[in-house]
Amino acid sequence: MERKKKITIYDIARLAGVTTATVSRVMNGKPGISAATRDRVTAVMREQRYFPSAAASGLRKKRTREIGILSPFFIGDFFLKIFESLHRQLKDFDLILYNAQTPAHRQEVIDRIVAEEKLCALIVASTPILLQEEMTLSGLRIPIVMLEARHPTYSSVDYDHQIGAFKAVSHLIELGHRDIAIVGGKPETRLYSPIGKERLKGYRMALAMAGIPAKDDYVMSGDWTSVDAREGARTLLQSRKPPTAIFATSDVQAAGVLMAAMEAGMRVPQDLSVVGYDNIPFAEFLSLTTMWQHHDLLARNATNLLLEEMHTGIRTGEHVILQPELVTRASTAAPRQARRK
Amino acid sequence: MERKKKITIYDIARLAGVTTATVSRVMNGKPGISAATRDRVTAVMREQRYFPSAAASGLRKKRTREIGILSPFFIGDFFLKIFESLHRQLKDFDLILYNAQTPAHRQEVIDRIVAEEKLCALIVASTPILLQEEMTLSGLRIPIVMLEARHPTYSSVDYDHQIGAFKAVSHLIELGHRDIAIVGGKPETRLYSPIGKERLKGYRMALAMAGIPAKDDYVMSGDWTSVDAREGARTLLQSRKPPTAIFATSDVQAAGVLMAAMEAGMRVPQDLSVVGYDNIPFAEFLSLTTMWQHHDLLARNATNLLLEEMHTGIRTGEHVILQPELVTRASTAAPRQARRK
DNA sequence: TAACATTACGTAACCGGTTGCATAAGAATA
DNA sequence: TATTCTTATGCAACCGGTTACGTAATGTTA
Repeated sequence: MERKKKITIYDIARLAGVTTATVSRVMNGKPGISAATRDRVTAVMREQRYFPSAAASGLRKKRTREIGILSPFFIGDFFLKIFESLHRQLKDFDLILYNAQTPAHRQEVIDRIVAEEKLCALIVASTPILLQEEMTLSGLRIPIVMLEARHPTYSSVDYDHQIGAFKAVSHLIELGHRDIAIVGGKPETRLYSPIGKERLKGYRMALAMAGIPAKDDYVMSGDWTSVDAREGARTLLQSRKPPTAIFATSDVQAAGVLMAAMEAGMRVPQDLSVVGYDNIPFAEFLSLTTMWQHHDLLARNATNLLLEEMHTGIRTGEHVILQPELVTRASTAAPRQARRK
Repeated sequence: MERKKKITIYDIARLAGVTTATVSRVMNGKPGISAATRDRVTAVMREQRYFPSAAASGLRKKRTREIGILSPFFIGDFFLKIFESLHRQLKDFDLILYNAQTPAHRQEVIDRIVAEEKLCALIVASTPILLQEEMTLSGLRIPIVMLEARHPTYSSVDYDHQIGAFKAVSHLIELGHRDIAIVGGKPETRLYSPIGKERLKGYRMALAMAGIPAKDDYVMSGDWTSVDAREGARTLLQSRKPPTAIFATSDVQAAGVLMAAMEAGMRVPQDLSVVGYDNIPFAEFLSLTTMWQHHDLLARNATNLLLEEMHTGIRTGEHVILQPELVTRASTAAPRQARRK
């Protein structure tokens, strides 16, 4: 199995009857090249299956074609969509993953990213950037876009969790529910993100706008797990005045609520309406009404912001807030008493 | 905010009173350097916070510190575990993602990987390598490890799906079931992998070993979705002689089976036992007995194989086959007639 | 002590593109 | 037709490490 010799720009130049300078200009779309030469060179490149050495061009241009993605996790639909979208729109770039689950680890990773100077752009997903880290990053003059997070100076794309929760709870109110509880999550158990707080705010806002007095007994808070949610829902359903509807701040928690309802012999949606959040694949299986966050849209927005900043070289600091949409399934219906009227 | 000028090997050499050759030797741990010089150089490097240019050294050495991961998807527990493990054990390397969902796309990506010569190792996950692609890859002299797939010449780590299915079905047989059906998946709908076929083999093997005649009516096959599985299970449960237990070739399908059981008014596990496969997070929620594949172990094995090949430079072609384990939950029990005895 | 081996480090070519400057050919203008 | 301006391309230095080869200094052996 013979080893093919690496094809270099010299080979292309020779075969096309030009110098390497011309080949380079063709590759980089520089002006001052005749159409004939351009075609000839591109033909030879394609024919020889030539790919320029990233190391060589990076060395000279002091600019690579690698985009970093810093995130505390790489899992689930969110990441997949982001990755696919980036991949589709940034075909010429390689994506390097940086993982940091703790703040200390994050600082370390950022230090390294800055020192190596190998990235031409950075995407920070689902994690905040602290002032200290911003100072470090400012040494690097590359575009930075944040996903599922916000930052005063960097561009970002995020969801509106408050409005999302507002929509979810308003849906229940429109169906006629007035005794609506929330099974929420403590921020500590979801990477210290403000998501839980925002969704709780949306819940309160919806009640307030409908003139429904908030009841503290109706606010449960635990881990973002189905086990904790089940526990919370059990407490709610066994109370003296059980709610007719429960808003869970995630589908995983909603699953726990459904379990608790089953346990308590309550049918969904006849005896209890349940709304989730996230629209995970299993939500469809559970026939769960839930909030859908358009990850594709987020990814597209993010890549657009990134491309723009990479082109212009100017940090726009633009913030895009996306609105979640309600997906109505069979877990919500009008409450008994409303139907009786 | 002033931009610090990039510190190069020349600066370090000057400050340490040596030439760049010596600095380079120190960095690469080459022999023939006195302890005094070595200490002086390392001190200067640390003091100046010097990080060598990856582009320059990569260009000269034709060898980078980047490991590629080629996979048709980046989602779920499997990928997360792989990534975490790699990240932990290969701290000095950057991980670059390559995505290829179709064979044509895969060929294109491989072409590029080979031509760019930027990787020092490649991990191929959940997708086969065809002969044509192997030819291309052979131009690249780097370690290659396959995950969730097998290959004659490259090292690999894979699960034993046949034994896994065998264990799952044997569990049902041990409980006393004899009328055991399978809700399987067509290979076309799971990236053409042989997983479905292997699991079906394991099902047949378990029946054969127990002396239970196989019934064609008990073999359902559809997409790897809960919708199709539900359809299949419905057919099984409405048949003249419905099974007392169903083995689903994935947890997603098992969820569909559970739905069908609920629909048919059958209780699980009293009227029907169900076993899944994969142990996805929702399996616990569903109290589903299922097969657990130890992704952590797979990841550790893979990184070890990779590190070994990177150290020795020899392609070992070692194949590690991991055995799935049964996780017993509340979806399986002895059948009615067996309990009556 | 001369001859040879070893150690420690310098010299300079090299990796493969990129780009400022030079230049030749053709077009436009005088 | 002579001169100036474009346009298309060549020339060669350069990016920042790496390494084969050369050499001076020191150690070893006959």
